Amino acid sequence: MAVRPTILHADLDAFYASVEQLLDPSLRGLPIAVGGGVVLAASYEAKRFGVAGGMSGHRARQLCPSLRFVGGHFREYMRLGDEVMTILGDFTPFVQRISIDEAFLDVTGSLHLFGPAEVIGAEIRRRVREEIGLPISVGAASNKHLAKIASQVAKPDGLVVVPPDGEVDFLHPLPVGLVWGIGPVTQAKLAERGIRTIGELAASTDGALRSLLGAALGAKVGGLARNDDQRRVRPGGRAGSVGSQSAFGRREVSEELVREVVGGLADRVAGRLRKGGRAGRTITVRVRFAVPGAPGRSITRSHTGPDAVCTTLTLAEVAERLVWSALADHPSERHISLLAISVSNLVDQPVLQLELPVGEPTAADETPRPGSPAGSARWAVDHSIDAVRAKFGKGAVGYARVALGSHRDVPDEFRELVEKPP
DNA sequence: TCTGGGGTCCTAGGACCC
DNA sequence: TCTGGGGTCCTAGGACCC
Repeated sequence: MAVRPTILHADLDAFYASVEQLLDPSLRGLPIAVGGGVVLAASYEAKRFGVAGGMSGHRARQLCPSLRFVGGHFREYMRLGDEVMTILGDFTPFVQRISIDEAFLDVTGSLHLFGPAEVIGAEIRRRVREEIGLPISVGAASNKHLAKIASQVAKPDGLVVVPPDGEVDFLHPLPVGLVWGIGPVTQAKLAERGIRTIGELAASTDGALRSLLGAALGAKVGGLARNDDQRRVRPGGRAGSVGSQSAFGRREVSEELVREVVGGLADRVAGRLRKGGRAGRTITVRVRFAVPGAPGRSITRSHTGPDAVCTTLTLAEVAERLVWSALADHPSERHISLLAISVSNLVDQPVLQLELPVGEPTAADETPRPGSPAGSARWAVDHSIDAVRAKFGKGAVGYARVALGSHRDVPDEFRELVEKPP
């Protein structure tokens, strides 16, 4: 029989808020929130008032009148998150970072060096606290699901090790919402069936339940119940898509609006693609309709082409076309509140490959292919702009069609706050 | 009062190929 | 030939996570 794995999930507590309190000691012990219009993160002092991430700033102030809002030091979040990951790497090479502030570790092979999971978990927490100054919670179990649940139970600032012979006892009384993938919608549906705990879910033989959860989630819950989750900790891994969105309140659809917003989004997305040496074949746009007093319905349109795209103009052209086709399908909708662009089906696109004009112009498609002379020209323009921006800043230069300034209400640091490993 | 932005994964239907 | 089944790719929508 194979060795039973030992998996840790390490998760920084109230990360952004904790960093703010670390940087500014006068904030320690106070209810604070990072963000403004929306709470990105709340300190534990604020959470005690009911303030939660994702909440509107207005609502948060109602719950906690003494709440202090602080600006986000996003570079610091990145830096400190990286430093924590470095510490984790001291315990095993098998570290899978899943966001800026959390990671899985497979320490199965490290036990003989550092001791059992309790000891490794405690040592991680001690080092992160002493060397960086941040609280971190750790869960340990024989698989990723269970370790993640354990770290949630351990919060705030705790350590929970699920013993191999105590997994079912640990799991069954917990609320179903702790299962990764069961959110508010599914939770409400389960509650209608009288299912509130993981134990109740595992015991349920309701056939309709499986279809409610979907095959994948059903299998996951089944695996959780039998405790035979097979997912491995896999280090590395790059994002599978790159996207950007812009919410601008209720606006009437116009050519100017679409051109400006799509242009800005395409500029940002294409720039990030090029920076990462990547390009993508599938371009997806999302349009959210604005309905006063109700959550706006959103629709998507996508296009997959033969070639991977990373030039600003090509991305903007395709995206604009998709937005108009989405709008054409809903002629009664005259107001929108959000536009988004995403590029997926990504491939690595070394710069050299694009610099060489190898293809011939395509007659069938108006959009130049990347390797064609026209495509190369577009890439050369982008490359120049990237270079100028790298030297003089993002506002230094841009396409005439891209409205600089009109969508700068949110700082670039905020935009670039990607909750993914770099 | 549906609040921001960047992501992942799943499902279902249709096209197409063998 | 319309008949079966399987696989892959694409598209659209939705739930979820941080």
